[in-house]
Amino acid sequence: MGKVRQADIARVAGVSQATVSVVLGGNRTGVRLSERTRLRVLEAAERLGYVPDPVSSRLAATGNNLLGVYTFTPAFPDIADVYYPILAGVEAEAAALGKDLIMFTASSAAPDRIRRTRLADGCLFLGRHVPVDAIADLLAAGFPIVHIGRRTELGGRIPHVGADYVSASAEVITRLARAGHQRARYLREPDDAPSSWDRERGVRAAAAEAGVSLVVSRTDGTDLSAASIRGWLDDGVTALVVEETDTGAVFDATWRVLRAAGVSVPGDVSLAVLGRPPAGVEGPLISGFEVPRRELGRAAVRLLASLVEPGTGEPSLHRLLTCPPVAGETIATVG
Amino acid sequence: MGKVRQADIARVAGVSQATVSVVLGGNRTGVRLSERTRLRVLEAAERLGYVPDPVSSRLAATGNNLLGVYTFTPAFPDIADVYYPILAGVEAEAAALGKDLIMFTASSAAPDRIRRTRLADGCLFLGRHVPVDAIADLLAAGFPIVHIGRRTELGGRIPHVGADYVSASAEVITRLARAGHQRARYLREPDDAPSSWDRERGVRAAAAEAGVSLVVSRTDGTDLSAASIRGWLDDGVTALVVEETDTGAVFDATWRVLRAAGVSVPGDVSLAVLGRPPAGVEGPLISGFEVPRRELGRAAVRLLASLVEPGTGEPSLHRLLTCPPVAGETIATVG
DNA sequence: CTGAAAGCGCTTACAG
DNA sequence: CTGAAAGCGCTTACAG
Repeated sequence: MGKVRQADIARVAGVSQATVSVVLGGNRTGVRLSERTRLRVLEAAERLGYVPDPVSSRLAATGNNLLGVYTFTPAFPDIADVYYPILAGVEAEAAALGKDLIMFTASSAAPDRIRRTRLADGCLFLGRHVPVDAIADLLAAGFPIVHIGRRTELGGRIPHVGADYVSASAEVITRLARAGHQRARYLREPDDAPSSWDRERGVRAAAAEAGVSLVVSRTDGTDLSAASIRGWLDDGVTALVVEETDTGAVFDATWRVLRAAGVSVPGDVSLAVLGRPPAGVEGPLISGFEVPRRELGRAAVRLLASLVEPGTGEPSLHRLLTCPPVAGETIATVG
Repeated sequence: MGKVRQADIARVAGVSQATVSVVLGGNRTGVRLSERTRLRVLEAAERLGYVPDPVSSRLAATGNNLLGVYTFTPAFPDIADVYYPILAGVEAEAAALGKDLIMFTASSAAPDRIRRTRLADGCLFLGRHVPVDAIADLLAAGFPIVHIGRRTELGGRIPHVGADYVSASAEVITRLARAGHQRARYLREPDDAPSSWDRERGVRAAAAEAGVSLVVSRTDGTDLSAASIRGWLDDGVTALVVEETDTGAVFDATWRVLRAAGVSVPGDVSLAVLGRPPAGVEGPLISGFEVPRRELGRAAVRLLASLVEPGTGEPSLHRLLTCPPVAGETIATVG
């Protein structure tokens, strides 16, 4: 059972290898072929048990129908809640487009290994922070890339599909204001990522607009204590708003401290999370908004595909998806 | 900005393309090279951001450091509980070995698209059922493959890393027997997959050995009713054993019917699941066993890697991992 | 209507 | 020590 090549078929059918290629390729170029030749080739191929070599066809054709996925943080291990739905969307859309996926593994995170992404026709990037220099190189080389999540680096030149955290966060504050809240505390992650800034921007703007007095504190959760929360409440704070991020650490800490301190939600204080509360939290459904992660994945693949195969017009290089509000049960009416 | 080829490096470094290939390939043929040339080539490659084309190197017959992952069922969408940990293990081990992953998407499931797996150096297969003919072709062509999950097809010639369901299932029955159970009902999925047969085999063997009277029924869950369960109990059945599969449908149905019928577990009947009960079930921790899915993924990658790069001796082509028992709270002592 | 040629980017003999 | 050539199996212009 040696490998059967087009050349073998050609010999048997008494035609050239190129003709075999044309026949087996379904004659996409519309070459004129005699039916007799066609059948002879087909029959020989069948008889010899021909199987096209995908590697060769790929080399000869252009593009490889491969889309890369590069995660700065290991894709699977821990932060499943956040990445899983995105990857599910990526896979679904890639499948729909007939593309396969190359997942660049965590070890490829070495600075120079990012270049390996070029082995695909284009690449999706994903993570809270982005290796700016490497991305700049790729961009400069005209390599199609799309970041999942809004990026402001490089003067906003990084194509991306993100969530509209500004509007969604603003809406949460507006909701609180409508429920009568006048003083709120916003807890955000200490590090700087566009997704954090966007939320803060939305929160501040809406607070100003609605006349809500709002203090922002940066925390990784570890410094939260029953005392600090009690202090806020004594100051007249009636609502806590917490950023949701990859690890969910800040929300988890907040929730734990509230429980431990015996502060009832939303009895003693209202609570909202800017995003979706981590799964596995027992208790009321936390008010906030939904991040359309699956759709984020799908949209990113579509954008990347259109970048890879420029066809119908120029796609918008920056897209923000709406985050639907989640009413939840943790915003009480006050006043 | 286009792709950087060896020819480009050659031009810059002032050598031939072939020399570039030799240098970048680590000079595996032991050609004599001047250090100066070597450095010039390396430096030019670095400067131009060269990335080898996996398709070409593949055609020219060397590896590309890519391992394929082919799932018969869409990998991400629904049955997350089952596939996610496996994929996490696959990714972790691939990363450790410095390999990237090609995920062949669901759409590649078209009969001929499975051949596309040959783009990678080798491929992992995953799913309840396997496209036997395509696998046979791959095997015959000497293409390295490893199936995650035991496979009996093709005379057992498919290399695999699976879970030892036979022993683990037998152990559950033995546990029930020790707790005094004499009559049990085993509910298994209607379709035939090695993982189902293995469980049934273990169950039957252990039941015979321990003198437990056991009836096996095939069900997809939809035909379970309070009446049927009551009937079994009236017949003297004191334990229900349920197969765990991808969807968890049978277990879910069983649990629902038990609840609806007001049958208390383990008060009225003991319950065990051959595998891990689906997450999200409220109530007692179900007795059963753990499937080491993450380790399954890791071990499969290791085996595949050793097949791709035959080096230190012949690896065992079939490996079964032990499934640790989960005591749980749903097996009561009777009699 | 069909064949011969060039080329995809690489590796590996084989000449110098 | 290094370059030129052949070839992996295919597709796609381009000649007849």
